[in-house]
Amino acid sequence: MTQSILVVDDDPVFNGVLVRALARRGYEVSSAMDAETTLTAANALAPEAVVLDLNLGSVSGLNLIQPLLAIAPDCRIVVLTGYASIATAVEAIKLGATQYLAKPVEVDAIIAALDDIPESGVPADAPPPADPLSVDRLEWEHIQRILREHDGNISATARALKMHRRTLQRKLAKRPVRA
Amino acid sequence: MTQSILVVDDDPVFNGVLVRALARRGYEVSSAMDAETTLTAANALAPEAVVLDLNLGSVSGLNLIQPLLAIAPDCRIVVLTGYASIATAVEAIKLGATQYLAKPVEVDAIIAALDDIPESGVPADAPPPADPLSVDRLEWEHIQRILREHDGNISATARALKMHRRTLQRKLAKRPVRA
DNA sequence: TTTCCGATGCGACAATCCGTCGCATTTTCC
DNA sequence: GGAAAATGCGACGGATTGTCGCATCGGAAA
Repeated sequence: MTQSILVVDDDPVFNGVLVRALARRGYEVSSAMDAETTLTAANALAPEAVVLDLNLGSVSGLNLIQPLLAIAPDCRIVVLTGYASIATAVEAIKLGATQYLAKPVEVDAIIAALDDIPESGVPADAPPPADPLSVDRLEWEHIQRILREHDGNISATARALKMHRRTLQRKLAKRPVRA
Repeated sequence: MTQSILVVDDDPVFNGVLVRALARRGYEVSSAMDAETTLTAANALAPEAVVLDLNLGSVSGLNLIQPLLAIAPDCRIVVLTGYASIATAVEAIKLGATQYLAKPVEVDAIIAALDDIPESGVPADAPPPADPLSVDRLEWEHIQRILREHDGNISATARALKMHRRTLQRKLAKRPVRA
């Protein structure tokens, strides 16, 4: 079991939630919200694992992978991003990340990725997370995050999600699916 | 410039088009349409590069990556798939593929991937996307990740996602939304 | 080897949802 | 103050979903 984890995300709310969830499960957790603090913390703590967001202000989290591995070569880096793409996933893994996950993702999946040390890429005997997000819940969380990033602007959110504004309004009018 | 390329795709039309396009550009091209032929050809030809489809009947192209690299360790493998997902991209790169591209893709992009030999891994090629994933795309990625965690078991995946098995089958049968 | 269980594929149907349209109102920004 | 954008929402045709049910297949257990 991994002991020390550094969580890197510029969203303080997300950072806090994830740090608490990991601490609750017995991990030593620290956090950073920008590139400079990340490398300072890595130098000081030599974490065994890093949960790394890609959108860190003007700096891409991709640019932190190799410096982090230079500091702690055995460090497992799990990239976690709200702006996922196959291209950046390929790049991240080539640069040395262990795993790449798109937000929103359940904490158990993050932990599974952190603890995973597969030789072949397929986790040996690792059971799947007991309770992945349902598709409805996934959609709700995703919509809420993008809506927040657009300051509650429904039209802009619908455009960003490539969804019709009417459809988004209908979805928002519903009570969210219980987790 | 790479000289010998093995194209692996079970679609004869696609195979023919790509083989001719690569031959026209001066490459020595051979092709295979199933797993067994692929390994036989690789043993005989020791290609410098392989363009590898993932959907090869009942065998996943992912399962060919390591056998191919065992035969030709310096071989560059570019994975092409019409059912691209982050989960399979991550797995392909971890297994040793050089690049992973979603169909439809232009021949020039395939060639660029085949010839690409990055030394430093500077991630200038893959900036993070400006837009978040659409809801449809996010759903596809989530389904693919959970499906892999359940070893391709559709019934178990449907239960985990709290979705009807019939619905999941319909979603899996569709080509995913372009990223 | 046989049996049983779970997985799988898929058509059909009713219910639900989505994309679209359009109009009126409200809010924001210049 | 005015223009532009955002917002709310009903209605309609088409698409999708949940459900049902049946047949087939593969693997595990007896």
